[in-house]
Amino acid sequence: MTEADGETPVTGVNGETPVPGENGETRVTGVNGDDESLAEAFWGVARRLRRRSREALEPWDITPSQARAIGVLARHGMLRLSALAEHLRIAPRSATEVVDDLQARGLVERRPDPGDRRATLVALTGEGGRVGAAIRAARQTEAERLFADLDDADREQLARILRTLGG
Amino acid sequence: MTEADGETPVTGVNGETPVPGENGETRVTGVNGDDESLAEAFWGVARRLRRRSREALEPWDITPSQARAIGVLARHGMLRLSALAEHLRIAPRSATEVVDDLQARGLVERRPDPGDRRATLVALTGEGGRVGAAIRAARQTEAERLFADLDDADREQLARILRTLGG
DNA sequence: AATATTGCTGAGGTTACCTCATCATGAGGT
DNA sequence: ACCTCATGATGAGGTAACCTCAGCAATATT
Repeated sequence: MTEADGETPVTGVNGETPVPGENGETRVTGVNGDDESLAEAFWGVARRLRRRSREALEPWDITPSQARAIGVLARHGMLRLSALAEHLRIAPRSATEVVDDLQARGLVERRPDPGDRRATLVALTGEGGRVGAAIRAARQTEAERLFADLDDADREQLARILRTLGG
Repeated sequence: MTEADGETPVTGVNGETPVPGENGETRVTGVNGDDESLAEAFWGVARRLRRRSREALEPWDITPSQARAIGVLARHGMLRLSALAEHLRIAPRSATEVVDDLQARGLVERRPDPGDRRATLVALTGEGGRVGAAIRAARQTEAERLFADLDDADREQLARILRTLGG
């Protein structure tokens, strides 16, 4: 609702364009008549998915990176800060910040690692666990709502293909 | 090379986790044994694709958003700044910045709109056109290299499915 | 022990966005 | 002609989510 997110209105003046030639590839024609490569079609879907996901998070006032951290903690349980950083594929210093925020919201807590007093373990609080579960459910619903346009066979196909690509 | 980007090394200590239950959905098991939803598998591929794309841009020292702007200008030709912003789905003020950078690199030029003296038209320079074409080709190659793991039938399937989802 | 390494965090920087205020221009009304 | 309002770009200043580098404490190595 707070978004300006139309269907590419194209208010602009169009001129000639010497669009460079390319090699043969799988192409697909989008809504606006623009030609798209497979990669571009992929990004189009990614964008929709991201928007849905962001919307799903809104009620909890949680940012995407916070949600990712909660997700990792939900899947793996108590983790060292550095291990959390690895899972999130960010620098340890950045994980510190994410954890700071979540801690301020009471969703995680820091506790000393009994085996190494340099290290800090990060764990979901009860509240954090509940919020995590709720977020996961909401997000799932949103994503499912998008993938629901597909019949079972296509979902199967897509899953298989993505698995191949995600290797 | 300058990257720490392994395969999720999982150095951390794992504890118990009361992973919350969920509803049935299409699942796919990833490399690390973690369960992934369709959406998560999708993001995994997206991440790979993004990385490839970034690597493809490196030789030109062009950021992704600059590359996107060049792409739009290559497809549509001379555009008003505000129209460019719409295509990029960013605020007009932000488009000003992208154009500033590209202009500083000599890849685009600003010129007055003959029909409205408030407006500024943005156009690729000769150099900008050449760089745009080169980038497009390189990026395509990279993307193709990823999608090349698929046979023709799967590419066809994927294209069709993405088109469905991209609405 | 002395030295090197590891784990976290303070300080400060970057990128790619954003909003709000301002200024010139354009469009419509009287 | 003049006044008012809308619009296009931009200056100023802000934010989120990253980063690196330096420093401190604790552990590991020699």
